[in-house]
Amino acid sequence: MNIRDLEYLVAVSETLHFGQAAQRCFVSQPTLSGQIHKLEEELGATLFERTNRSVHITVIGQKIVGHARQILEQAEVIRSLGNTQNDPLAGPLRIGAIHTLSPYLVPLFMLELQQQHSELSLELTEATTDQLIAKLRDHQLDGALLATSPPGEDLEEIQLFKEPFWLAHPRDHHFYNKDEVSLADLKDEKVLLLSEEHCLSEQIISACRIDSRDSANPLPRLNASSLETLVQLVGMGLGITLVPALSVHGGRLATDKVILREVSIPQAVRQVRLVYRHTFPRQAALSALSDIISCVLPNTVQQIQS
Amino acid sequence: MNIRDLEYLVAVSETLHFGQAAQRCFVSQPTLSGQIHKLEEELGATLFERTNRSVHITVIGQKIVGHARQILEQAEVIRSLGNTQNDPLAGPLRIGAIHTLSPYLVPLFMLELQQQHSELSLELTEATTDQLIAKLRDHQLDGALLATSPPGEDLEEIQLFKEPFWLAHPRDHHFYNKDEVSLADLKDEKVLLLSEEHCLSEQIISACRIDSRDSANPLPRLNASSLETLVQLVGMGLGITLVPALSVHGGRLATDKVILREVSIPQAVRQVRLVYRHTFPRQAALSALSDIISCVLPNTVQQIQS
DNA sequence: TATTTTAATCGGTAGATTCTATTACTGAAA
DNA sequence: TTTCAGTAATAGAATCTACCGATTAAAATA
Repeated sequence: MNIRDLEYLVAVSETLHFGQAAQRCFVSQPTLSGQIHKLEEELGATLFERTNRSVHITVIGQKIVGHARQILEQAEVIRSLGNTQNDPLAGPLRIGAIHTLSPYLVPLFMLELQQQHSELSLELTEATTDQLIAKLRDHQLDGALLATSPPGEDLEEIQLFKEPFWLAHPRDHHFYNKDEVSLADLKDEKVLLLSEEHCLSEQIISACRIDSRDSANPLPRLNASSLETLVQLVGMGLGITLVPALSVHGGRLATDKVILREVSIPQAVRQVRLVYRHTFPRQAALSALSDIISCVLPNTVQQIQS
Repeated sequence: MNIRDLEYLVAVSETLHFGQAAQRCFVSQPTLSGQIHKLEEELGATLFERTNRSVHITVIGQKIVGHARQILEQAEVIRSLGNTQNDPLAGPLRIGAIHTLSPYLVPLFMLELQQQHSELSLELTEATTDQLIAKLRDHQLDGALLATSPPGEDLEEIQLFKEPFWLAHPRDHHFYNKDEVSLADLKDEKVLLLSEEHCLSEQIISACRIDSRDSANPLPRLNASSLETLVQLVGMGLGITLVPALSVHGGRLATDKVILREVSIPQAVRQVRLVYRHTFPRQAALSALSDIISCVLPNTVQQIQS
């Protein structure tokens, strides 16, 4: 039994004429005749009672036609699902982002994404890099906004932008009087960091080291899981810290007691990218997402030229 | 798109393993792999996201699987309709019978038929021979109980039995004193007949004629459409008549004023048969019907030896 | 009787399906 | 590190299927 055969069956049942049915199905009359015969033999039932001059459908044939119609209908649905909804820009897209990026980057592109691709429904997850990569591999996520290079050959990435770190120090700190702060100036400062599951911490550590043997003086880790908390601590005079540029842009970190400013440290920067499985079939959706992100970025970050 | 391909699709979606799915479908793994590929190409959509080690279904794949399941379900229904309900002894069977036969024959076999073939539901029609033949040819009927030979090559018949005509005369008629009534005795009698659309009339006419040139004395036609009425008229002394044996058997014609008796006229008999289109596919049902009729016949009619 | 109409049949071909054998790759074990 | 087992993809060959054109058979029509 074939879907095509069922089309023949339905066509004959409607025309009661093999020649016309064949025309409707764009095959020759002998083909259709033969296929109906084959179908009857396979089912072990006579579907049409026919002479050389007339065709009538049998009771059982009529019943089968009913089910055949349902099959043809479903097949049509499948084909249209394949042809139209095959649009990679339609349907749910599950994206994750690290904690130090999500609250500052997502609001920038969310509105624009909805407007440009209303069929695409973003499902957001916020977690650490390790968790996001695990979810990616487990197909719980389709893409992840990370600041570290994806491990393994199964993951690929789209480079999005370079995000410099900005300096956060108390208003009454002696940096207040310096026009520029360089790497050397940080040498004797107490730099506060997020807890260690945050990749931001490692990135700041490597950015602040002049050379790799400079690990004698470990920076103090905090259990603060958000930059907001960290900056509050800076405001209380517990030390200084570095925060990603986008977090400053939103204005959410601003307090009276803390100065947020650029620094003259070239390596104080992180690379933000969109990571995905190389087998993910809807990469067009990810491209669209990265395009929109590029468009909405403020100039406090460095665009990747494309 | 093929029903078989959809089976493959559903199997892979459930096992998430090409090898196991292939086993379940009784094909080799490369076959299944290739067909899934073909299906994906035809639909223009990736159904499974797979590496050498793992298989995951895509969002659109999941949707399509839902419709595919419905198709497989319907296909299964069609197959079972073909295999089980293909039983010719199941389903509606549309049978017609002439007026002078239906009320006396049908009650004899109806109960037995229901008991032996409970799946067979008889739909009865009562009409004249011409009407029944027209309905047969128009596929409004599957079989007809007639007393005349079917015209044309498209119709075939199963001989059922020979039904003698019985004599009906008034109780105070001079036949009452005769032990036997023969053809010659009818010569001067007034024989009442049903209206001309009833084949019984012609049969009685030809039975009562000694030779074909005896048409000078036409028998009186009545508009009575039932034997009951006719016999009432006999009871009123308007004449005599001949009625088929089965109509006597039921006792429905019996009145005080009328004698119903056999006659010694060999040709006063009609052949009853079941007529059907030679293309009708459920002839087994008709055979079953004729078998049952044979079993329930009273000995007032002459069985066809089978 | 000749013509037209219609479904069935026949022989041949292109394409689809399936198989076996093999490859390429991965993760685990030695 | 090498080896082994497991998995999906690929290649090539054999077989099966769907299809067509030409023809046939039978019936209706002129």
